[in-house]
Order: sequence, then structure tokens, then C-alpha cells
Amino acid sequence: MKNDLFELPIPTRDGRFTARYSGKGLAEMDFPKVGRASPRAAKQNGVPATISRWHRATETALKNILAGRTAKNLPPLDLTGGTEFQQAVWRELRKISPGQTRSYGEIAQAIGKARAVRAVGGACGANPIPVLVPCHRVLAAHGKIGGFGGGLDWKRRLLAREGVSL
DNA sequence: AGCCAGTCTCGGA
DNA sequence: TCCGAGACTGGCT
Repeated sequence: MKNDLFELPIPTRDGRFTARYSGKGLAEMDFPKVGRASPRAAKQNGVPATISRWHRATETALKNILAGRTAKNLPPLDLTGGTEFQQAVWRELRKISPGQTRSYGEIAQAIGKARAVRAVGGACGANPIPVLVPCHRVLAAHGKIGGFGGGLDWKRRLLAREGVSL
């Protein structure tokens, strides 16, 4: 199923991210692989012009966020893969701007399900587009770090870039 | 039925 | 004050 997506690399000074696009927009993003992956060249030909344009936006947005800046001109995001609940959580996450943080409980409350705090954690972990959908800005209660699917090192690094101290 | 990227309370160090 | 266990939670596989 995932192979219907166009996969394009994004080289940054933090490593090589991978972006995947559906016909609706950016659908997935991967952190650089720790084990230094194959340098295989993605077929740049055969990529529709629309997706090239989206990819350029993604690249700029990613680099801005990695630098702790606000991302402007995001590409369209295809989040249709999630459940209603997950999409509600992701929508809420996108309202958090750089340097800000929320707790899982605050997110739960914001989507009208104050007791679903644990499920919010699950939805964050299921987020297919980390960084652009800023799951790293969600902390546990009382400023504790919480978890992170991409590894806590990444969460700490991203927050540090945005000037958040734990 | 079982697993969680949570949170609260309470008890012991 | 700072953990750790336990209870309770709602959504997902």
C-alpha cells in the first residue's frame, strides 16, 4: 500500500530525511536512519510536477523547523490515513508554534476528550509526519519529557533548537 | 483481551 | 522531595 507513494530524500545537516507523497500531499516523513542507509538515488524522473513543488515546500519547511524557525508554506498534508480521533489530535498539534509546548492532557482537553490522555499519546506515536506535525512539542504533565517514536534524543534536540528547556 | 509517548494518589526512602 | 507501584483511563490492534 505504501508503495503507491512517491519517495524523495531530504538531505539536511541532521541527516537524510525521507518524504513520501500521495496524490493528495505529503503523507509520511521518516527520520534519518541511524545505521547509514543505502545512498540509492531516487528516481527523480517520473515525478509529477505537482509533487516536485510540494517537495520543495517540504524541504524548506523541514529545514526551517530544524533551525527552530516557523515553517511557512507547508505542502498539503495527506493525513487521511488516520482515524477520526487521530486526525483530531494531529490537527491540534499543528496549532502549537515553535517554542511552545502542551501536555498530553491539554491536547486531550482541547479535542473535547479530557480523559483520553493516554490515547493522545498513542495518536502522537501514530503520527506519520513528525516534525512538520509537531508531536515533539507535547510533554507529559509537569514538564516531564514523555516519549517519542523517533527516539527521545530527537525530541530533546528539536525542543532545544526551539529554545525550550526542560 | 492486551498494549500504551498519561496522570493522579499514596507510601516509603 | 523524589521515585515506584497501583488504579483508572480511552482508543487501537
